Amino acid sequence: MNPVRRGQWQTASDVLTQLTRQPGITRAAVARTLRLSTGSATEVTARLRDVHLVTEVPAPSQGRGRPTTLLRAHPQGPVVLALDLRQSSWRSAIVTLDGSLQDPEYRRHRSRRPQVVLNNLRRHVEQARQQYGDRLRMVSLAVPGTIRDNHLMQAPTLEWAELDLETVTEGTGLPLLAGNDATLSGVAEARTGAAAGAGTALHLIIEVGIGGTLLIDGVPAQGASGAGGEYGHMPFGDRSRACPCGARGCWDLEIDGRALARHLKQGRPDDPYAYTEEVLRRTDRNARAAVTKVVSALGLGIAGLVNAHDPDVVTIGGLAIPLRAAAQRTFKEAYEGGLMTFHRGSPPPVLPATLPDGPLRGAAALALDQLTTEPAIAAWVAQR
Amino acid sequence: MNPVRRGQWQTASDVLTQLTRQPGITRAAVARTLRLSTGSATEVTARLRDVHLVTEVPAPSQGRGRPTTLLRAHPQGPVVLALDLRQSSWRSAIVTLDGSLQDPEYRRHRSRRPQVVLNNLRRHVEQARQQYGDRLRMVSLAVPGTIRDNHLMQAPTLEWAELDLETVTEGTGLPLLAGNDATLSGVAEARTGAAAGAGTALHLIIEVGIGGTLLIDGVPAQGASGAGGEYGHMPFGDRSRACPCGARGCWDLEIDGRALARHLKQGRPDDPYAYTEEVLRRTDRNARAAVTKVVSALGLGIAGLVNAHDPDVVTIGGLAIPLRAAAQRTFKEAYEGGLMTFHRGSPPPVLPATLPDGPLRGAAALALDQLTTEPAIAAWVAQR
DNA sequence: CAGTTTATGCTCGTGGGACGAGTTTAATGG
DNA sequence: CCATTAAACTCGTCCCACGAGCATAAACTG
Repeated sequence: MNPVRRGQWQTASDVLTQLTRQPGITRAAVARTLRLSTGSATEVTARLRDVHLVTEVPAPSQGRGRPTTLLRAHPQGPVVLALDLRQSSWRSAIVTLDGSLQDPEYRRHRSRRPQVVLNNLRRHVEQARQQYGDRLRMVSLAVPGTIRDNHLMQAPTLEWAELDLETVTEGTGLPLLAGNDATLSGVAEARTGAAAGAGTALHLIIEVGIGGTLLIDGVPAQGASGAGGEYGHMPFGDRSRACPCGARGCWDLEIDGRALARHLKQGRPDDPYAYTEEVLRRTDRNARAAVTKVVSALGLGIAGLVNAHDPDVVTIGGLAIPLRAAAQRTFKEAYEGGLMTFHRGSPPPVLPATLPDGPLRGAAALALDQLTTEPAIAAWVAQR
Repeated sequence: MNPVRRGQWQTASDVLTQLTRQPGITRAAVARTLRLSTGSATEVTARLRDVHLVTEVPAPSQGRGRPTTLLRAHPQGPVVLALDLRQSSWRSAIVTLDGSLQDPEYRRHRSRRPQVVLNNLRRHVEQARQQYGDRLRMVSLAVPGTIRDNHLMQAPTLEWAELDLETVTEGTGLPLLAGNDATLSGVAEARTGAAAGAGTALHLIIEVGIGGTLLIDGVPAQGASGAGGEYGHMPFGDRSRACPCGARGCWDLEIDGRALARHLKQGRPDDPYAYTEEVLRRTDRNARAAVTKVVSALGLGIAGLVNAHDPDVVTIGGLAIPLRAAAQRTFKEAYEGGLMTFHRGSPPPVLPATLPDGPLRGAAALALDQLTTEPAIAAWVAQR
């Protein structure tokens, strides 16, 4: 916690940030984008090598001139454990400074009880701690629910009550970074996916209900306590309908399997996700009409959010992709009809998300953001 | 455009940023908050003095110890011209690096024709240019309408069509920063007003329709082209109603004088702002009922936005203040009823905005942000 | 009122990092 | 094999942040 000498690792931090954002970037390319003189590039890479933060491997030569090198994470460098908790399974990977995922693991839950699942995760953290020692700097966890200061507030798909997630790292002294899965998949899309390069991006994903996030320069607007992005609980819907969240008229209730079931005059489905897929496979008129209504609500809501946030691009994930595909014209009409006139000339494109392991990659990205700050580098150097 | 030497004016930039954010701050306080050693503080202030960026005046002593000095903008230092265009008048002020407003001007429009008004503004810019010469670095303009890349897209209160605002600085070579008035008043509130210190703040202001902005660490989420914050055009309302913006069911139509008139079965009022004030003065049952409906729509919408953004605090301005005051219980019920359950324990406070000249101050603040960046300081120094 | 206490400002030596000019290196191409 | 090209390395220089020690200007104290 000593005050870091101002500017001490400034350029080093910039270089590492480049590395995490563009894995496999060459040393010469880094120097160009950061406008570093060749002397500075030599010096900063040497320093980063000395403290085990990067290594260099020869890059395939590209035409004339002395070949440059690829920057890679150092084999003894810091790592992050990224975890992605899902309804019936969890994933993990070790992430290095060049953004590559190693030791990927995939496990199905044997029991879905919170304590059992969290204990499994904790054991996994401890194991990584054993294996990587002080190289392991942080644990980043994606959860399908509302997160507030590392507490899970509500998780409709998991059906868990409020829960402190820090038990996952308890005893290890490792910092935990818990985040909503939709938010984190948005981070991944904004950094390396369909919204790469966008200054302002809006990401929305339908599974049960709708989640998402607003991203500004790749940074999610997480709000005061990390619960930002609950777009499903804006009152775009029918005010007479109560939402399990406690409010009324939530958008959530208009765009997923529960809405389809209602339109088809059926009870609440046990698994709204699977139910939606089922309805999407049907070709009868009733099913089509129900899908049309849902897609219309989706398009209108997105338009409202575009009016409010003026994003460069919107990315959609989960069931939103097949839903839109099933009623493209309806979507286009609802979306463009809901936009303010001046947006209609060139409305922000609504692109399908491209990264299947978005939450894991997003969790990794936010953790790497921490690791590449000046103070974190200084701490790493001081410890060695 | 030359690459600035990395770290060259880093600390100087930090000091100036402190100064703009806390006008009247002392040199010792700056050193403490930035964790500068006294040696560095001496050095950096000396340098800033040398290049005519700050001066020091003796501070009133506060107890024991050698008295410190107040940092002030240098009398030969850079300035910004802040302009606030309103429906029937405009204001201006010259803003210095310590955030103080000088030479305030207030003029009523003689004609409200766009070309006449813009010409007046341009003459004012030219005059300031004459008076301040190279000291004048930038013009910042607040406008009551939707802004996109320094173009005015729509302005319901002014009743102007699309318009290029850069004519205001044309010929002077001065950079222009045009922004929505509601956005800019939000900036002012988040920096020095009711939302000071909030990490995430939501600002909403009702005049005709509702405008606002989401602020993260005092920076407004302005979107891809600067049109962010049009919360009035989210579909919180009755989808059967068309909005002049081109969409349907806009919140805008539920919370201002137009809504009151509709509830009172009257035609669209010529001046919805004045009409609202009129209805607020009435004490009859019909008027009260109309106000109640509007306040309810306001509270519900704010709740939805709180669900989505999880702000630390919400600030409301314009007619939202007397409207809420006229039906406090209704507001509270609608607001809290619209929140997700977990927010209800300690819902974000909804505070009245405190700065009457918010747009002007916000415009000033954003311009000063530019002026206190390292490249801008380097450019200033290079020019002298 | 003189000495003490306290917070702050100033001086100066030290060290690190960024830069740029000049040089070297490792590839391609004729 | 030599010219060309892009990149890396070397080294002197400059600038800035820092900290230790000293100086200064107020309030407190007896």
